[in-house]
Amino acid sequence: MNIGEAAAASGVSAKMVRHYESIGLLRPPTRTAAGYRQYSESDTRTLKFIRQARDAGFGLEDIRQLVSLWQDASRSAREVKRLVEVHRSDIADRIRELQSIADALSHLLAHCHGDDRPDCPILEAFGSDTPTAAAGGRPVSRAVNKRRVAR
Amino acid sequence: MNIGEAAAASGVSAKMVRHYESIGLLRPPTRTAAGYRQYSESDTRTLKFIRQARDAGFGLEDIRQLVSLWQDASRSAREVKRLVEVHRSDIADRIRELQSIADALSHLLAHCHGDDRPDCPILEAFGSDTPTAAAGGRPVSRAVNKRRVAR
DNA sequence: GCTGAGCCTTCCCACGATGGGAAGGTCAAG
DNA sequence: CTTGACCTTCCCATCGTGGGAAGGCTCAGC
Repeated sequence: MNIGEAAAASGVSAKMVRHYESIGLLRPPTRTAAGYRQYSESDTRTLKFIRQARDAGFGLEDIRQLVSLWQDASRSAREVKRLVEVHRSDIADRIRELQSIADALSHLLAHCHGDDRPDCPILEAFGSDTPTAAAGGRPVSRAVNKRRVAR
Repeated sequence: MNIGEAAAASGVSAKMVRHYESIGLLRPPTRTAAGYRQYSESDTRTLKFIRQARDAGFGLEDIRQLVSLWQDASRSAREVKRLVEVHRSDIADRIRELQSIADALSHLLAHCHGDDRPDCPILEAFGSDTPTAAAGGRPVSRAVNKRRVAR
């Protein structure tokens, strides 16, 4: 199966399939005489796995470990659980951070009349010396990837 | 005041101060004969404003608009409110997305014994065909910046 | 056979926000 | 005059993804 087909079957773009190969996340597949990559069912399973882990917000370094655990019959579930717990905790941190920003914005929005007049507590808050948004002061948070999509 | 002092006073790194200037977010300051940037109180106020908006998760493009509204005495609060509402809604989307991932992970974690044995529902889920984490299927979300910090 | 569409290849560039670091100039205190 | 702390510009890296150029391959239809 060519890369396009493998991409369609796994939900990972062909561009990313090549990228994953280039960073050693996916085994280099066999090639046809003309140099076309040929993927097996097993490869598409791995790609699906990667995609699911990406959708769960894991970074590629974590995924590298998850894939290797997944493929290791003698793994211990402890390892996996630890990785996932750390990630869940990162996400929880990120949620708290975003929530505190959202709360601050909601508060400001509630006090902004939003008509044609220029006075606006939001700009006043950003222009003042007292910290407005993010939880304590400096923002914290390990990764937990973004992702943007046309809408 | 030199860039280092302005940076310390505003909480924005000197590196970022130069960057903001290079992308037109901050007026180029006057320079000494030797080429050193000289900042005024007004500049540090702008930098503080930018920093607060960054802490509230705004992207630099939004901040460009916020700064220009802030400095425009004849602005209408409507404009500001609209920008902030869109941002709050983006954050809310992002929170929902992260929460649905966190919920899925929690569910999986609850079913993983996490001992030395290799069987693990987490890997099984990622290896299966049924979508595991992210809300509907494809991840959604406009920016809402990351931020990472040593810890 | 030949042509064209639609694949595929590699390579480079971009995003957004930030930091690291090199190579070199400047300034103030000793 | 030296030393160290500052400043300058310039390039590179991060992370995950996409865009696009320039060129090669394949297959279906004529």
